[in-house]
Amino acid sequence: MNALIPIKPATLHDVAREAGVSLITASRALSNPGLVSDKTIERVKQAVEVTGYIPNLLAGGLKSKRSLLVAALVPALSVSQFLPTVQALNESLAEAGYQLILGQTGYDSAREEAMLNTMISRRPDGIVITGLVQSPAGRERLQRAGIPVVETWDFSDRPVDMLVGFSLLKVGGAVAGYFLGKGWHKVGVATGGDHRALMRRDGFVATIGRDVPTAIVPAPSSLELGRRALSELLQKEPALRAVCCSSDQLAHGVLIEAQARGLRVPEDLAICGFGNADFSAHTVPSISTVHVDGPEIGRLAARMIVDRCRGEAVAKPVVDIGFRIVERGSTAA
Amino acid sequence: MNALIPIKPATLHDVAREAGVSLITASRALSNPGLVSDKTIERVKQAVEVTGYIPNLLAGGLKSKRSLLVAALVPALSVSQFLPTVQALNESLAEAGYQLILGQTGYDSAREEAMLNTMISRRPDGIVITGLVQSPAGRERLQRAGIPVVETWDFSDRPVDMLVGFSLLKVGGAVAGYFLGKGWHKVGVATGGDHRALMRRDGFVATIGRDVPTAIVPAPSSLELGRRALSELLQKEPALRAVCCSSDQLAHGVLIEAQARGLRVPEDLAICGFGNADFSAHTVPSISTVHVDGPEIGRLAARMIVDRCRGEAVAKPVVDIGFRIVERGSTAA
DNA sequence: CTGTTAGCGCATTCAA
DNA sequence: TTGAATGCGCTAACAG
Repeated sequence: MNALIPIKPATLHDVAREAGVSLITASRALSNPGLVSDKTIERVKQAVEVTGYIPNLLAGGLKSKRSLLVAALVPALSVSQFLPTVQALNESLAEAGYQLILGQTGYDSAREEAMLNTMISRRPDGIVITGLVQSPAGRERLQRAGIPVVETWDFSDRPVDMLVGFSLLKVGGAVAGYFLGKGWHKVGVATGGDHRALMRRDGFVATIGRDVPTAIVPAPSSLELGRRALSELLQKEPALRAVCCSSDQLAHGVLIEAQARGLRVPEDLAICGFGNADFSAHTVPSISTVHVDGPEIGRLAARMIVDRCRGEAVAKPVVDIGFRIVERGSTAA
Repeated sequence: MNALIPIKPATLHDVAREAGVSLITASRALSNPGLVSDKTIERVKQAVEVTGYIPNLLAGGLKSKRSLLVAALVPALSVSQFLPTVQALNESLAEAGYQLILGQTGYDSAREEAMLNTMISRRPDGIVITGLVQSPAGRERLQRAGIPVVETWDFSDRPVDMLVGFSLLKVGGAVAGYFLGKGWHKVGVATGGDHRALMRRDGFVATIGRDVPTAIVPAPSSLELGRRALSELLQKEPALRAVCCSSDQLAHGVLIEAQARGLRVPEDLAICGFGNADFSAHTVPSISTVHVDGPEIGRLAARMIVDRCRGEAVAKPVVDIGFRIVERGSTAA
């Protein structure tokens, strides 16, 4: 019963014959109904039912130069921070009739470049990238391909094309300023080793004004690595007063490790995460964090690409979506 | 500087002219080098560099009937349980030269059907579905499309085509048996409302042998909903001894709510999750759970599709990948 | 409103 | 080992 039935799929040609109209009329009835009489549309629709026709977008895209495909490049799907963005992107695009094609670039720029080529070979109508395009070669190839590009989750005055993001340096600086405002000086950083996390660390260190104890953990960051990171930091600085983490997963691990060591949070040790994960408001104590509107990034990126594809001007091709510190129990001294 | 440079992308035709060979020789040099002399290959490769040629897979796929595209349908990307599967699927497929195209079906079967059509219109070389195809119409359309299909994360003796999964009923039954073996009789269930979670609940209830207090939470499940679910269960059954949760996120919420209420885990209340999330081994106490090898599901599904596309027979088209209960602190009485 | 013509860019025939 | 012709399924551009 599992044998694949090798019925040749119906083509638009079959539909047209069944409906007694020409090929192009059938085409229009389906994709441009305004140009066709209601009666004809009805007949074509019936013919579609009868034949079981499903359009072939490869063929349509080849001719029309619109693949209705958008490529999303993420470092790794396991980085849950980007998931809400990808999800919102997917939904917004689906509403406009586009599909999302997914590529994992890893954290290595050679692979990113290869992935760019792979994606361009699908002739997508848009490309959404997490972070900035690293390699100059990649930048040039994208520009020459003439495909709308949206860089996200970072900021640059000179994007390849369009951008929705925020300044990583400012995020780090803001958390540092918040810590200093609380009078915490013995501070540390628990961070992933990827480029964007390290940029936030740089922003943090710059505002603190001197080097700080840092524990760098490999991607993907996790609760477990957060526990280890705190152990490492406490060795470097036993009197540690506050920790800035590059994700809420890490922050959660730091919280649990602190509690396991009998440290009170936030009285003995304050903790701030990044990303405002769904669990962060509901731990005990709840985790202070930096909130970024991930879904909005996805929605805006989708809008930009769809507008561009429709030939409309994109109102704001570079958007700083900002961020905000969410103060919760883990720093509410 | 952001203007899109409207250079017409180089085609294989341009490459062939640049290399001084015919179109088809250029084509073979790139996709079937065995048939072409080394010297020619070299010249074609140089021509590719010079022209900046990037293949057009829409055109190639149209002619060759191989799109090198695989569609993955998930209920929602936010359901983190499936993420490792999608990630492994993506990686395995990428190694074989395939790209993944993502579709969210939601939890509604009308949308699933629409999404199936959308995906089929891309003429993917394979379709991987989370769960079983619900609608008979969808089943039929898939069979007629002649596209290899892998259903996952569930079990059936009569899959549409191929399957990698496990029995949801058995999972529920196994957890119930484990609870009974511990002598816990005042048990409850905290579960998501989706089909697969409810199947596990059914398996649990069947083995317990009588109805049990149940809190059903909307998708996606989260720590927060876990906290609420325990509150609800304790109202229904103040003497609750153990809770079976449909995800580790829920279990984590139940754990935190229990601790916030001064209940000792596992002495007063035992908790079991599902999915073996990355954090579950590292909470205090750690969370007992049901482990399913999600990445392996993705790898096997990829293998099945790739084998099928190569015309090789798929050794085992229906795989029960099983599961195992991981006993940790939250039930280690 | 409907139809005819002419390709999109490439790979699968064939033949040399 | 190379090439010429042909068409995959569809739609843009122009006619009627």
